[in-house]
Amino acid sequence: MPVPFNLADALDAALKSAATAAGLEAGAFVPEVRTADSRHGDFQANGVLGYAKARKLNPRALAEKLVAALPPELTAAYEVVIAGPGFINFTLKPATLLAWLRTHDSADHLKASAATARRGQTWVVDYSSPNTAKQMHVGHLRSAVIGEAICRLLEFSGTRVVRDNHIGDWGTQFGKLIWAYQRHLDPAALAADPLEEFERLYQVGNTAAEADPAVLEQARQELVKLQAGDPANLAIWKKINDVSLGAFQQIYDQLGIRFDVTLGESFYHDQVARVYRELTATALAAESQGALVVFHPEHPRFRTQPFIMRKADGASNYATTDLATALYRLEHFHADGIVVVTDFRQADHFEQLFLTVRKWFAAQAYRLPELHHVTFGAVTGEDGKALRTRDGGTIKLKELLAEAEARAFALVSERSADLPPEERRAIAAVVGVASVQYADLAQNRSSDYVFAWDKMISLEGNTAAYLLYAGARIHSIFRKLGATPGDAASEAAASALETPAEFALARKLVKFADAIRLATDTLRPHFLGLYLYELAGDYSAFYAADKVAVEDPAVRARRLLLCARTLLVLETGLRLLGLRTLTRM
RNA sequence: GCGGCCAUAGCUCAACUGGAUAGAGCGCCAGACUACGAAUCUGGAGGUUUGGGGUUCGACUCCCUAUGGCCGCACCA
Repeated sequence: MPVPFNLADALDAALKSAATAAGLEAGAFVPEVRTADSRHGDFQANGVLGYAKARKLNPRALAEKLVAALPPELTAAYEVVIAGPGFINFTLKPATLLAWLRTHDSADHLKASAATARRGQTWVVDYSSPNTAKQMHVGHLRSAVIGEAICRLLEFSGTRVVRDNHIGDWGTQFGKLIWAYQRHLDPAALAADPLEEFERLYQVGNTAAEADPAVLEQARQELVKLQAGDPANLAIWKKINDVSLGAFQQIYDQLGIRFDVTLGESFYHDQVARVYRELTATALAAESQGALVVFHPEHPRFRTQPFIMRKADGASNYATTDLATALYRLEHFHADGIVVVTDFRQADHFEQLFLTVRKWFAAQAYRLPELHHVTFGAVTGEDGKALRTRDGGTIKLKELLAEAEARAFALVSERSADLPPEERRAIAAVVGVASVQYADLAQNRSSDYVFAWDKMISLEGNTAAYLLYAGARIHSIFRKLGATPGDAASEAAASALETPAEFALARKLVKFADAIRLATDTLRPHFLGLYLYELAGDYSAFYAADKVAVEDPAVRARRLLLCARTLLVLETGLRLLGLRTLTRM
C-alpha cells in the first residue's frame, strides 16, 4: 500500500475527484482538509459546509454523496464518518499508520517527499540586515532567527533560496563616524574590540556635532567626500564594514547562519538612476516640495503620505535603494518570491514599497515576484516599552549568547555531573543557543517579545531543552540496546500498534508534513515549533507508559520503530528551525 | 489629528486564518523513580476570549462601537 508523505494533500485530491464523480461543480468545491482534534479523527474536511450553504443544499446529504463517491483505496485506508452539520472525519486505520511509518524512514526520503511542493522556485530572503559600525543587540535577534528558519523551510519544500544580508552600510551615520575616526581613534581599543571602538567614536562624533554646528558641517562634508569616492574616506568606510561583517559572522556562526550574498545599501548606490528614470517615465513618481515622491491615490493613507524616493537635496534614501533592490532580485536572481524580515514598525514603508513595485513592474511589463514583508513584534522590557539602541542598557547579542551558554553549562553540570567538562561545554553551547532561538520560534512572530533572562534561558516547559531532552533519551535507548535507528532488518519484525500511547505518537508523527506545510505557507515557523513540542510531549507520554526494552521481539521492534521515527521527525524539524541537536545532554 | 497592530486562565503564550466541548507551560494542589535518562510523566483546580452591539448553520477569528496599550505618519534606516 503506497502511503503519501502529505496525507492531507492526498485526501484533498481524492475529495476533489470524488466531487467531480458525485456531480459537484468541480472548480467551486474546495475540500478544506485539515488536521482534526484527535477526538474526531486524524483529518477533517469542512468544504461541504460552505459549498452546500452557497447552493442552499442539505450539507449532510451532500456529504453522504461525496463519501459514497470516494475511491476504494481511500476507504481502505481510513475510517470515514460524517459528523455534526457536515464535517467529514477521516481516521487512519492502524495498518495505514504503520505503513506510513515504514515508508518514510530516512531524512533523504522526507526531504525528497517534501521538496515536491515548491520545486523549481527561487526565493530571495532578506533578513538580519544590521547596520554596520554597531554591535548586534537583542533587537537583531528576531530577524536573524526567524529569517533563517524561513529559509530552511522554503528549501525543504524544494525552493532555491538566496540568503541576502541587506546590511545598512551607506547611512548618514558615516559622516560623524569618519569625522571622529580621523581625530579620536584609539588604536589599542580598535585592536581589542573594533565594534566597541566604532560605537564609542560614533558617540564622540554625535556629541561633538550636537554641541558645535561647525563639527556637524565638517561631518557632513566627510559624508559628501565618501559618497563622491574620496579614497581616504572610502578606505575608512571599507575597514569599518569589513570589521563589522567579521564580528557579525561570529554571531551568525553561533546561530548557524551563512549568507549567500551580502548586498547592502552601498551595492545599489549606482543603480538608482534607472529607478528614477523608469518611475518618472511611467508617471508613477512626481515632484513634490522639491522631492521625488510616489503617491497612491487609491489608498486611504498613501494618497497623502508620500513615498519619498529622492530627497529635495538630490540624495537617495532607503526607498530608492529598496526599489533598486527589488529590481535586482528580479533580474539577477530571477526571484519568484521575495521575503523581507523586519520588525512591524517598517510596515508602512514596505506597504508603500510593494504598492510601488507592483505598479512599476506592471508598467514596464516585468514579471512580478511574490512580495512578503514578514514582520515581528518589538523586543520589550518588563515594562512593555520597546528596547532601543539609544535608550542605554541595550543587551548585546554577543553577551546574551554567552550568558545563555553559561546558564546552560551550570544546568548541564548539575544534571549530568558525570560527563567530562569539555562535553558539558559543547552541550551547553548547543542548549544555550537553541534556547534563545527557540524562545523566539515557539511564539507567533506577530506578538511583542517580552525580554526576560529567566524566560529566555529557562530550560523548563515549552523550551528547546525539552525537545533536545526527548531526542537525547531516544538516542540513549538505542545506545543501551545496541540498536541503530532506522535499521530496516530489525524494523521488519515490528508488530501492529496496540497501546493508546503508541497510537497517539504514531498519529502525531504522520502530521509532520502538515506542520511543515502550514509553517511554510504562512511563513510562520512557530507552527512547526508547536508541532514538535506536541510530538515531544506525545513521545514522553509514550516513554512513561510503554517500556521499549521488553522481551517480546515484535513489541520491542515496533517500539523501536516508533522511537526511530520520532527521532527522525524531531531532529529534522529542529534543524528546519535552525537548531542544532544532541545525542546526550 | 489620520492610520496600522494588539487585548485569551494569576503569569507567559497556542488555537491550522470562519469549524465541533478555547488548549499548553509556569505557578498552585494531589500522585509516580529497586523500569530503557525524573531536564520526565499522571491527575485536579483555574475562562462572560477587555466591554457593548452586529453578520450566520457556526465567531477568539469578520463588521461597527467604546476603553486601554504599542507603533507609524515629508526628506533616518
